[in-house]
Amino acid sequence: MPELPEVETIRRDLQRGILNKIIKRVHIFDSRILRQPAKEISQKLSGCAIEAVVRRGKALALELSSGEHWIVQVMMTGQLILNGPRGRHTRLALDFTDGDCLLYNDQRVFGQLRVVADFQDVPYFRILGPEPFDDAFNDAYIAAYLKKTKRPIKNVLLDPGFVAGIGNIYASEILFQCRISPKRRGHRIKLSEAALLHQHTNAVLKQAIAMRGSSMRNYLDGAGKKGKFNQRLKVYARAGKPCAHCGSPIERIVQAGRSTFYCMKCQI
DNA sequence: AGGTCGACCTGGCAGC
DNA sequence: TGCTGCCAGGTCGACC
Repeated sequence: MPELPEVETIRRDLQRGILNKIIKRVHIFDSRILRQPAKEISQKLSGCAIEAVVRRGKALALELSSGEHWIVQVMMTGQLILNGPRGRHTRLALDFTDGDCLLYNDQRVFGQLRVVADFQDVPYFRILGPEPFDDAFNDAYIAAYLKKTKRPIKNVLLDPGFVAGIGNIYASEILFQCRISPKRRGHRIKLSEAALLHQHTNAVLKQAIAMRGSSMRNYLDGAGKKGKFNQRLKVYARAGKPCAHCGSPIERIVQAGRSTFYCMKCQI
């Protein structure tokens, strides 16, 4: 999916674009993305106004005037686009009373949509760790968490229970900025390095949000446009290309079934 | 109990 | 051209 910076960009676009609009009609083209019966979702959305758009980790919650939350997890290939052209990957569309239309597109159909009264009804929220920009995500928390695990640090960064919102792209980028090898085990991370992880997690994510995210293949923002942070990526998807720091080739390895990119010389 | 591995899907691309 | 295999930003349940 889009990771935190991409989802945050979509959130900001929607917050500007659909606030206070009233849902007139719901069109469901593919119910595989729904975690509730189509009829129930339609009924719960129809007639509601969108009162706020909030983000938690990589999930969006659209606050409805009924008091319920429309939870959208876009996963790898989901897109929420206002007034875009309908395509063969459009799985759902909302007509607003003012004539605007919100599309949910999803090539791989991994996305999950549901309307809930309580955030705890969403499995993802039940296990979710602190937001990277929250006070709860601090040097002491990071150090204490890492101390009790032997998993490679890359896998820990990807774990939503440790911190919300970091995915495969930013995990590699953050570790490069910290000069820490993705293979280093959690309990081998020093206190000073926990502080570095904290600092660079915030810095990398903030910069990516400022550039409206990274578009590798499928990600588009709420207006259907690509993000610009790809140009700033130092290691992700750069196997064989020179390290920006020392010039030696960037390596690609596989950890927990996912690609990791890093510089063997700079990251120890 | 901590940690890893498929499954869930579609489509683009490289190689033959 | 057309086939095969690999790869892709996430999450979750099954299994070791």
